[in-house]
Amino acid sequence: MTESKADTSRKRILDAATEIAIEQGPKVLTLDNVAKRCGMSKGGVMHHFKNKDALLAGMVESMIGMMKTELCEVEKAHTDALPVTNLLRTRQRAHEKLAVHQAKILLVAAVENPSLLSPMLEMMQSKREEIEQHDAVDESTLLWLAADGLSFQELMDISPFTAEERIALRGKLINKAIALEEARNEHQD
Amino acid sequence: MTESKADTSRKRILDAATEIAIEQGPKVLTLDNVAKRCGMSKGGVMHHFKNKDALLAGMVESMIGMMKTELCEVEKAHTDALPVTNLLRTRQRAHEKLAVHQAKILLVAAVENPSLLSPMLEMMQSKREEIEQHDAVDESTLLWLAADGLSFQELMDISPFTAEERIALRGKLINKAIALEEARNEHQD
DNA sequence: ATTTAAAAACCGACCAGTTGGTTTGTTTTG
DNA sequence: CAAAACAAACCAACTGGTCGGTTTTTAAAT
Repeated sequence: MTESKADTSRKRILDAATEIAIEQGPKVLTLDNVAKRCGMSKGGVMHHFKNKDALLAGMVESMIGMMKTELCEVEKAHTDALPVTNLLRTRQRAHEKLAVHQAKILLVAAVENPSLLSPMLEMMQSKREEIEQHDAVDESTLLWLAADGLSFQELMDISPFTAEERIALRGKLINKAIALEEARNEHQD
Repeated sequence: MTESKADTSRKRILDAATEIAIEQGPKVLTLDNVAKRCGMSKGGVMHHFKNKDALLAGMVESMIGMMKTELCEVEKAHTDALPVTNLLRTRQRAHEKLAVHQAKILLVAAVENPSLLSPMLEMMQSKREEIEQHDAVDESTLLWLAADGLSFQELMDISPFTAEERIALRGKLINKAIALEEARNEHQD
């Protein structure tokens, strides 16, 4: 009862659009195709999103929401980890190729209208501040950038590493981050 | 005399297309706009490139050519550096924002037809092999990924760092790479 | 050097298909 | 019944690509 019909329809549309974005890319992400995919007419879609930009904005927002949720869960399990460690852990979850999916949504949004990414920019900035309030700023930044580099290569399909190797690489990044934490603890003792 | 008319026209078209790709993105990169930009008709453009994919392929090829040229120059100046060091140096050149320009071309190609990036994939793979034939493979890989992460953030306009900070960060990456070389030399002595 | 003919370079109108978006009308729901 | 939720036909703008024709280069023949 807490969920109105409008809400479920909105979600259906967003899910369909996100699936298309991930599986088929920006060229296929048209209003007609979104409508088709969620068993609706274009008119129906446009009733919930006044134009394509609004739809894209919704996709970006929902993706960021998922990222934050995921991050909260990880932080609950690792309360005194460095920010970068938990960020990296977020991207390691294998059950969903989260990192690349995120990047693909950023891609379609950037193609359509770069200003749609401003919420993502804000998130990046606050992440940076969080990282800079802790130890090992330079090393954390390096690991963060490397994780993004991995996603970038994967997004563009130009990665010289196999899927398994990329998972292993992400693991190495996490280990490096954990090593930073241990170094900090030793220093404090 | 060494340059035929066909060659200069081809180059004019490629330059115009590349400028549009960099400055205005995939949505504006249409055959008509390319023709307009280089003072030609669409028919003229299509005489040199049988379709849009061929044009994009030409852009990717020419970009890779520039990368290789740039890399050769750097390697001439730093003959016994680690591969990753020279790769990073390539991206630091301030006179042109080379790294992001490259990424933008990858972007438009990926949007149009992902398979156009296969030459880039080959380059990445050979780069990997080159790196793995030297010392400090893990650290080199980390630096490489970080450099790509920097480009990615800049490409998407979601970087939490200012342009100056990014330049400084690239400098730090280079310094880290040089440190790897010094560590290797000490080890050899 | 002049003529000439063919090949290369280029133009611009045209086409069919697609796009985001509008409008008008119908069903569903509270 | 009224408002929200949808459907479907429609539209103007634009897209990549085609095609017949025109200009310009090139190079061989005179």
